[in-house]
Amino acid sequence: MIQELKNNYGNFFEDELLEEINQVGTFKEVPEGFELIKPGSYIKSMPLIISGAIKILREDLDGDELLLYFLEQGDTCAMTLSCCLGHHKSEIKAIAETDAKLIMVPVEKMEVWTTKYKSWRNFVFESYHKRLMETIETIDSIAFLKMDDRLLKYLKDKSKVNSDHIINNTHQEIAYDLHTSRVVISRLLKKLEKEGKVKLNRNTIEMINI
Amino acid sequence: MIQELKNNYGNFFEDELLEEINQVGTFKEVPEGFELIKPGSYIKSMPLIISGAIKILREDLDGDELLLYFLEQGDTCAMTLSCCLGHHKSEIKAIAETDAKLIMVPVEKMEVWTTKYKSWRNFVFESYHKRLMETIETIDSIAFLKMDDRLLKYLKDKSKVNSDHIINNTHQEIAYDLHTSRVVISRLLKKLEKEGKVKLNRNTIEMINI
DNA sequence: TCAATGCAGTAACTTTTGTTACAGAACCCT
DNA sequence: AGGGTTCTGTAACAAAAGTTACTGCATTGA
Repeated sequence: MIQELKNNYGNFFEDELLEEINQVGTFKEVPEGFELIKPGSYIKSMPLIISGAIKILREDLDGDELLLYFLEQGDTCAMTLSCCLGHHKSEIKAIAETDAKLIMVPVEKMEVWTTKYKSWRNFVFESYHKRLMETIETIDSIAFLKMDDRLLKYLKDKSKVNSDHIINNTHQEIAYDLHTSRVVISRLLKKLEKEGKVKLNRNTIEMINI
Repeated sequence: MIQELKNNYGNFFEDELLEEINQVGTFKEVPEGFELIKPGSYIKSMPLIISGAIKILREDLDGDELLLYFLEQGDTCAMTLSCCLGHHKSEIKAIAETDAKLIMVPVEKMEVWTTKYKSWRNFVFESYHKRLMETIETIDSIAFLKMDDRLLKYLKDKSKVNSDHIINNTHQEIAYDLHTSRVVISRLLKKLEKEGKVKLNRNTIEMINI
């Protein structure tokens, strides 16, 4: 594990901290679709992402969902930080977008490291900042964009985190993430296809010269 | 100033830290409507709110606005934290919602205190958490509520931060905060009035048994 | 006092988004 | 191969939100 740690977090954390993470952290490999965090649950460990991508969703009382953002290599979940440090319940849902490798760090260590390591503090602050920015970017999309542009942005983001210009999803799955209906997505995708921006096939959407 | 500090932050910060804040901080009193932060500007000090309320807005490229949340006594601006610690530009706009009293703390101290005082670290983490939660609550409103419920929620929040069941705003001003048009707000307010939830007059909206 | 301005009410219309319903194509399984 | 299932396309309609245009009332200030 130490090698993967060094590769991904080596120029961020001191050797001593890397060593500590190696001691107390547990390596975890999850398949695409794995539910890492359920809303309402308490969280006892914090994930450092080594590879793959995690999608973070908000869920309302009726079970309606909305994608907040994706986490990638080098990221951690700010919500987990909040929850751990503040001992709150999770307010979000986390699903592996792709197969992913993580290192799970137990809660207790986090506060100790915050005191002990400057690099850890900076990492935590930087994470908060990034997540706050992404959340605000999500607000921008919902508030200022129409559904067609939101969809296009979604497809681009998705294509990026998967490093693949072909997106393997049904229209229904996309509709869930954007909190709209399948018919709306089909309609808008068809429009994008007519504009030459995507090519549609069953279960796949091919991005053209994005 | 030390007295106001103790009253508002006394059971949060140690005496030593309160003393330091007293040394380096500057007291600031601003009138309603005062623009504290412009989007795109660099920020050199961080506000601790003593009294009054501040509204935090997102502004897009076309100058369209959207209210993110209100800050009150005991709060600080997470965006400022981010900006100061990460040396980024401001991504938001801050306007005094009411007359307000603040203590401005210079950026340089923040990082030092983060190392030196546990209570400061906790304050900063707690602020991030609260702001992230409020931002997500805003997403809930925009994504899951229709405009009539968003409006009602807005009026309730506004009534709360102003400690007044009478809201002194024009329909146009409300429309800006919710990023919609004046006509839409007038229409929905009229509906709320017919439902007996508000009473309308020129420049004022009276909340009824909220 | 009266003209100018700002604010609110409302009608008529458009656009966008959401809903319901159904049909045909692709896929899966035995 | 054939029956069931899932996915997509599309039409027709409904609801929500945005736009334009005009009205009259309140307030301001010359």
